[in-house]
Amino acid sequence: MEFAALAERAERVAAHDGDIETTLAVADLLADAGDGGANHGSTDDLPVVVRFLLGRVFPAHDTRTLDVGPALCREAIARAAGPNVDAADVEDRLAERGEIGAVAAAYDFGGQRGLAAFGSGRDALTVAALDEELRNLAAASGDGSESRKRDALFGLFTRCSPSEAAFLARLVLGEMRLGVGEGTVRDAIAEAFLTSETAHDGAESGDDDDGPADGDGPELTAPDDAVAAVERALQVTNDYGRVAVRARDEGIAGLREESLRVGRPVQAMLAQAGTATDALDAFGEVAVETKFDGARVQVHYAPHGAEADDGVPDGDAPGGEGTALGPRLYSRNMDDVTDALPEIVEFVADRVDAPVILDGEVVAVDDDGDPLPFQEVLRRFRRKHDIDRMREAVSLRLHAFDCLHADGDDLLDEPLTARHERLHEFLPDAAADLTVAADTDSIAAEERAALDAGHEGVMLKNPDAAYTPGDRGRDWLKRKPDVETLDAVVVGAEWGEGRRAELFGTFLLAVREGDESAAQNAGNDAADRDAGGRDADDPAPPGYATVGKVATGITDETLADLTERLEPHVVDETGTTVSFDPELVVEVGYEEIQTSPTYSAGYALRFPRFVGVREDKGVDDADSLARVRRFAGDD
DNA sequence: TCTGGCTGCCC
DNA sequence: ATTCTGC
DNA sequence: GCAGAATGGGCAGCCAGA
Repeated sequence: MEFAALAERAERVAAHDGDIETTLAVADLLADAGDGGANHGSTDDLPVVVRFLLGRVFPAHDTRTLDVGPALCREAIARAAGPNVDAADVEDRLAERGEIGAVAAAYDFGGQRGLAAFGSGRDALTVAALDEELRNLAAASGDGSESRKRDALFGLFTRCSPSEAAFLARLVLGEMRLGVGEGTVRDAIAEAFLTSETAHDGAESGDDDDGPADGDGPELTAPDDAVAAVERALQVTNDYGRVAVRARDEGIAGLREESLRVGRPVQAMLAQAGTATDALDAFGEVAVETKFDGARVQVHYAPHGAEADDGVPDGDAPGGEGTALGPRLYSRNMDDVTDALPEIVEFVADRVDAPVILDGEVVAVDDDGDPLPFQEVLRRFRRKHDIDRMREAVSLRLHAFDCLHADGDDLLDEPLTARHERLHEFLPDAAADLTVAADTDSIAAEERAALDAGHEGVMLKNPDAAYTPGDRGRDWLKRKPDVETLDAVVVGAEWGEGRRAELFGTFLLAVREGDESAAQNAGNDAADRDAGGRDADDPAPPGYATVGKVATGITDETLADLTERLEPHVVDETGTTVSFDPELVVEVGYEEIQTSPTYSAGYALRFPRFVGVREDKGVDDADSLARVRRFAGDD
């Protein structure tokens, strides 16, 4: 498949509104991409197209990364755009247009305009060639690798038509902005390959109660069990490309051969926010657990070799007897984090004596076993160097709360209470307490106990619910204390992207500093010597200390209003960043105040969200650094 | 050899 | 992570 | 209610350049 064709079809997909139309357009595209390989006898483009649509070059479980971010991308675009363009020009345009793809498309790269779009350009890119180039790029490391990446990306942009350039820029940054996410692709795979017309396996249970056909619009025709088969295969493989191919080539039956395997991480089950009342109303009885402030881990362990997956033939393993596998630990996004957490590995290996897949949370604890701030976990979690030294400095502990596989039994479809019993059977030392409660008072008591012990809150789970990987459903609710609030002064902003292209997307916040103590902010030659008038190190005006930014919690309407109100107060503008004279006070909600190496206050808000403008407050009434310090518990 | 910028990935 | 928005 | 988009702070790893 020509890359130009993919880029143009993607544009058309993005133009659709309506889930069904979008899904159908994606399904068409997948069907065509799947054809290409057969017809042209070339490589199979389907898995690549699927991943590209989701803004990925590698599947989620793959450890490889491009290591190309906005900065490198801007430089490559600037070089491809010619000698008169530099990265700063690109950034200025980004501030205007608000989206890197549009910026890339607006430049004229090497006079390829139009040619490649019709596939007649001599060195027109194919999807397969682009994929390979990007894989090569990802493999670069060591001295000079950064400039080799820049060169490679520059070369690619040089060969791009406008729509290709837009696609490429978004792809390397992983932000396709097509309105196509995992759910859409899942439905589209079923629609493309598993409808009654397209399905390969005739043995399909024909539930065609699906076609009422009373609407006048287009409809999806894939049967529910086809969508379910795609979904389950995705949950256990985490590879959209592989699942698409399997759906096309082997149909529903092929998808159903994909199942749990010890050593292959599963998507984590996620939770929504909710209250005790929500939980009681929905579940009747509620399973209450502590919500730990740590990092999610999935433990895979096959001490003597895993059993063959129950009855399902494993295509590529001959004997059925799996090989032994030492404990492996995976993060929520299925990164392998085993090496960073040796004490967890030892802990599991010492106690478990059967193949298992466990779900849990790793937390940092002090000498008394009390929980430490999340930042301490971060110092350990993905570390590669000085692991032994840091092991001395920060102790980690595993709290396991679920069991997906135990000694040959897949437990995904078992109720939570049954899974928890198996968990307890295999790892009693680390199994998190699970209390069943039937009224708000006992839930409140659990919550108080968890908070008093220094934890984040409680999880409220449906005791009868299955484990649904990747699902952020209503069977697991998380309950945290109500947000605290700070009245901060807006001292800066950044122009937004995408749908916020014309608006400020982020606001820089500060508190009053001075009077009491100005230990932090020493001399700062306001003028510095930079003719451009840039701020020096600290973007806060005299008398203020920055404490973070807010960007969420703002409706589009309020955002437009804020932009209008603040724009006249801009005193400095650099790229996408502006600063203001202190003028406006906003109320900002947050979860916690944490120490910060980034902001001049020395503190920052965790999970900041906009609550409202304090019309009643002038800047002199805004909260002070002393108050922040008090709230942080650092008196 | 140190530091700063960038990137990816935890929440 | 949180939040808003369109379907 | 869901999926998608647009955004937050902080840490380690890695590379480039002083």
